[in-house]
Parts: sequence; C-alpha cells; structure tokens
Amino acid sequence: MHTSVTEENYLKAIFALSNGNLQAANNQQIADKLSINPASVSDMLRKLSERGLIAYHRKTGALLSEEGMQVAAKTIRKHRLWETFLVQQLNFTWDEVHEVAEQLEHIDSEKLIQEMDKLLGYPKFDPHGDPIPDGNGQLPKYHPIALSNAGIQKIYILCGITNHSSAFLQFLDTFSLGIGSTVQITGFQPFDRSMSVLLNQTTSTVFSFTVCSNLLVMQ
Amino acid sequence: MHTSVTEENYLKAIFALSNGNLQAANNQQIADKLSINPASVSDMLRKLSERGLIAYHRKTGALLSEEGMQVAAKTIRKHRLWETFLVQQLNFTWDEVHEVAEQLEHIDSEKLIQEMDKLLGYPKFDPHGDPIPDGNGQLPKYHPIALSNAGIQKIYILCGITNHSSAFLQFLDTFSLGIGSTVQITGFQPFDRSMSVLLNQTTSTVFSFTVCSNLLVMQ
DNA sequence: TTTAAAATTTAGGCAAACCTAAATTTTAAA
DNA sequence: TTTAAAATTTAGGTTTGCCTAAATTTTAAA
Ligand SMILES: [Mn+2]
Ligand SMILES: [Mn+2]
Ligand SMILES: [Mn+2]
Ligand SMILES: [Mn+2]
Repeated sequence: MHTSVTEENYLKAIFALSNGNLQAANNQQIADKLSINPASVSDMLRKLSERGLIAYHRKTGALLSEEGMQVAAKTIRKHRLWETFLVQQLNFTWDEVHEVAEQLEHIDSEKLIQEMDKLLGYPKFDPHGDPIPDGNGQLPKYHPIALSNAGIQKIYILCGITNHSSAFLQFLDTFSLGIGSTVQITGFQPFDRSMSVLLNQTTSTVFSFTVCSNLLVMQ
Repeated sequence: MHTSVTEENYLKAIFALSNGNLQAANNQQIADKLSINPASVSDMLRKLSERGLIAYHRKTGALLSEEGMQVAAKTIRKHRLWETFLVQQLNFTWDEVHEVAEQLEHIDSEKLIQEMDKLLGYPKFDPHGDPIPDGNGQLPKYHPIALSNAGIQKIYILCGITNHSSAFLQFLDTFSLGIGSTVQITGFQPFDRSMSVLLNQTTSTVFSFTVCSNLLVMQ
C-alpha cells in the first residue's frame, strides 16, 4: 500500500510517542509533535484508522497496527541510515543531519536502502546513538541508562542522548563528548543534583542534573 | 523563493523542450511530457508566469526566465549528480537510476549537493553521458554528433544517447556498449540506412538507422 | 477566404491537508 | 455530584494540483 509523506510523518510521531507501542498517543501530543492543529489531527487519525494503519479510540488515543508499525519502522530505518550516511560519507556533523534526513526518509526505493545499508557496513546505531531498525523493522536490543541514574566512580560509555536539539549537541561538542566517549561520575551535589564527571578519562567538569538525565550510558 | 516539487518538474520539462531556451515550449508538449491534462498545464503556466519563472505567450508558448532557468538547472544538476552517485557508489545500473533520481532531485540542501559533488570528484557528465550543470547552472560545452551523421572508418567515442528508455539502455548493454566505448562505422546500406559498426575495436555488428541516430559520439 | 481541425482556456469539481471557530465530550476540581 | 477546564470533534473554508466538459482561439486545409 502506498503511504503519503504526511501519513509517514504521523506514523513516525505516533511511534515516537507510544514508547515501543505500549502507551497510546493522544491527539494533543501528536498535534504538538507535528506542529499541526488538533482539529487536523482528528481528521488524519480517522483516515489512518480507516486505512488500518492505527487503532484509534477517542479516549485513549492511537496505537500503531502491525502494518502501521512496519511503515513507521521502515521510515525510521531510512531516516537513521541517511543520517549515518551524511556523517560517514558527506562530512556532515551530527547537529546538521536531522533536517535533511527528514526529507530523505521519504524516498521510495528498496534497492537504495539496501545498498546504502551495505555501503555503511550495516550500522546498528545512527550518529546520535539511536538504534536503526533492521529490514524487518526489528530494533537492536540494548538497555542504556540515564547518566543521572548511574553509579559513582564506575566508567560508562556514552551511547545515546534523549535530547536531539542543536543546542544540546553543540554543547556536547564543546566537551568533545560524543557517542563512544567515556564518562565517569566522580561526585554528586545533593543540593541541585549536579554531578562532577570525568570525560574521556581526561576532562573534569560539572554537569547539571538536566544534562545528565539526557545522556544515555552503558558500562 | 521556494519552489514546489510540481513547479520544479514543470520548469525541467520546459527546459528540456526548449532546446537551450531557444524555442518556446507549448502547452501540448508540456502536457505530453508530464502526462498531465492540457487544461491543468494552462493553470500552471499562468501561475509560473505570475511568479516570474517563465515568460508565457498564448500562441508561442513558454520560455524560462533567468530565475526559472536557475531553478531548472539546479534541479537537473541534482538529478544528474544523484544518478552518478547511484551508479558510482551504490551499484545501480544506468537503466535503474532515473526513477529514484526523479525523487532525489527535489531534496533541498545546499550542503548535500556540494558534498555529493565533492565525493563524486566533480563529475561533468552523468551515467548517460548527459552534462551536469555546475553550481552556477552552466553546462560544460561539448559538441557530440549523432553516429548516423558520423564519417565512415573514423573511430569515435560514445559520449551520450538521445533515448533514455530502459529498453534502449539494455539493448546497448547486450553489446557491452556504454559511455566511453569506441564505435567505428565500417559500412553503410543506402537501402535502409543501416550501418555496419565495429564496437570497442572488437565486435562487429549492424545497427539500424534508428539506433545510430540515438547514439551521440565525438572523435 | 471560408471552414474544419487542433490547441488552448474557462468553468466547475475533486482530493489531500491544512486552518479557525464552534460544538461536544472527557477529565478533574470543588 | 455538580461544574469548570481541557481535550477532541464537527462544520465550514482555503490552497495546491489535478480532472472533465464546454467554450474559445489558432492554425491549416480547401
Ligand atoms: Mn533525526
Ligand atoms: Mn538520529
Ligand atoms: Mn534521468
Ligand atoms: Mn541521466
């Protein structure tokens, strides 16, 4: 079945809001995420429901159907592969790729995705550490925790972020902190929950609780 | 000024039909080329004219304005760079690239084009031998002739084609004939204007006049 | 030069996606 | 439990880009 760019964007938004298809996304959340009027969202949710791409219940909200999930996963797969391509092959920085990937993710060509995947070496994660769904829509399993919940003195590897704004990405750049960097908590201030951290075994600094809660790490 | 995908496609069509902006493209030609109803073309030509992208006169037809030419050239530049990328980097064959490039040519990112151009080594011609406009919309100058107008016994290099159909491309593939191949006319049949040709200094065969008139060559 | 064919435009509509304003329904506070 | 606030839907519109059918205009044949 053919899905329009708009439909793909709705399905992506619903996926992102549903936390692995566990909690239904409601009208307002979708409207906010897509910067679209709630009235328009009502229209589209009815349409997506009629097409069998979501299950929609007035009160609870929208959940992706099996088919809707496939479309969403495929779109996200393309988005993240393109971001990886832009960084790996075209000298983009991680704060420059998202907008272009928003356009590229809607290009329709099986061969293009497959060859791109091969060219990039079948990457499992994109430049922001986000997992790339495989050809069947399956996400690699990994269970990072927020640095704000991490243990003191242990050495962690930064493997993701929960804030993708340019401001945050550029903030991390100023510390040469990127996916794969090591982070060690060396101290904690109960007053404002800020943390002293050692970055890449070399740089000592203090991060606010907000910053720490946006950093995903694994041991 | 922002131009829609549809507008870009109209401008490309007008460019292609105007033979270097020399002859105005008329309604019917555009309708045919885009597989759109002439009535719809009338609408769009009025709109493009109001936006200053074309000069339109009821009788003669449409000619690109300076600005329209820039948009058309940029779109064609992107199309041909993408085709080159698909063949050079992603193992596409020359008969597989056009459809995908029709989508990719509308992606809007200056950096993407520039980096792609660099990655590919600033190519001057695409996989079909078509010239790639530079960043200012200028086409490389070259003056190929149709093989059907070429001289006997001289050795020519195939540098372009005037028929881009899959059927024709695959026909050429069966002779291992591609851009850069050599072609030598070894004989001529006045009866049906068919030509005996020596391909790549190795293969002798006979091509119809139709085939020869679709092959562009240079010495 | 008349007349018929061909090309083009006008008129009236449709579908996709969006919007605002006005209901209506849900949720939550009092 | 009533009532007010918040969320959602309905109603009525707009824009873009397309279509068909019916003019109208151009071109070309007779
Ligand atoms: Mn992104
Ligand atoms: Mn990403
Ligand atoms: Mn092409
Ligand atoms: Mn080409």
